[in-house]
Amino acid sequence: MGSTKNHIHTREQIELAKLFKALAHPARIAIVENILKHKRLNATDIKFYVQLSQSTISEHLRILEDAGILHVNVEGNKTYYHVKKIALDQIPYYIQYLVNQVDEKFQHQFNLFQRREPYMPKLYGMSYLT
Amino acid sequence: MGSTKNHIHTREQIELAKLFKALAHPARIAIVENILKHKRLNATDIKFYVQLSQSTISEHLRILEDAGILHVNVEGNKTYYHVKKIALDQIPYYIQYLVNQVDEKFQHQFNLFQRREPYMPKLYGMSYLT
DNA sequence: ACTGCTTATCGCAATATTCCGATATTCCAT
DNA sequence: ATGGAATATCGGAATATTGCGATAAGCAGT
Repeated sequence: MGSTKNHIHTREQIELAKLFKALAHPARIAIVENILKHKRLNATDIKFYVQLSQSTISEHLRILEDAGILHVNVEGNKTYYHVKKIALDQIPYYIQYLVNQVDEKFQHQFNLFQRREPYMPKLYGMSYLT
Repeated sequence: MGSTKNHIHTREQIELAKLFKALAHPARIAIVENILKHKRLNATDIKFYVQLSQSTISEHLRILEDAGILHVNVEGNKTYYHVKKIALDQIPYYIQYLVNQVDEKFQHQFNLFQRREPYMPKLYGMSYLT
């Protein structure tokens, strides 16, 4: 037995881990960076910036899309990707929530950014769960 | 050949991926949450909150420590862990840097939190590189 | 219809991760 | 010294990830 024991964790922990996991590979970091820099790219463009085979790029793109980080737009021949900023924004909110829950008294020390929502960060697109 | 091709990526991409990877497991999310909630915990305490075997907990703790997320304090019999907030803080800074580089004109839209340092986020503890 | 370009998917090999029990090891208390 | 409690590490099995080439499928232009 060597597979992750998901049943002992909360839905939020599992979803969050999935979000982090999508960014837990240098190639996918590079892909997100390049798409953001150019606003939108198709897979062939990405292949130019990130030197991996077409099938490997395709797989990384699928993982990023599954995690809700990329939005896909098919235009004829090509498939354009752009980054859903709302998905990336969840991460700072969660980190803040995490750090704040330690000690509410010293909360002001951790006000690195302002809240848009009251307290508990809702995870965007928590739909599927394996 | 199925191993990650690190040589095609930048040092920052690799380090960042490593940081995300450390948080890319629900058990490690749970461990960090519990340590933060209680300020400090030893491995036996964590075993109570996160129902995994002693050796598995120990391995997860090692990964979090390697990533620079946990600080270790041996006190006699027990090993206490606490969370280095500076390591977690890097993540919002990087996300902001990433999102901002898209379009400097619309930078104000993404000012979810204030900067402490000028621009490029320096990764804390970028020492080892596999 | 044919050709070329773009992307998805399959099959597979190499490697990495996750988890556990068993076995040290180290410290504290008796 | 002996025993117990806490933790690290080893060995191994199950599973997951990473990467590639080959193949398939769709669209655009000729």
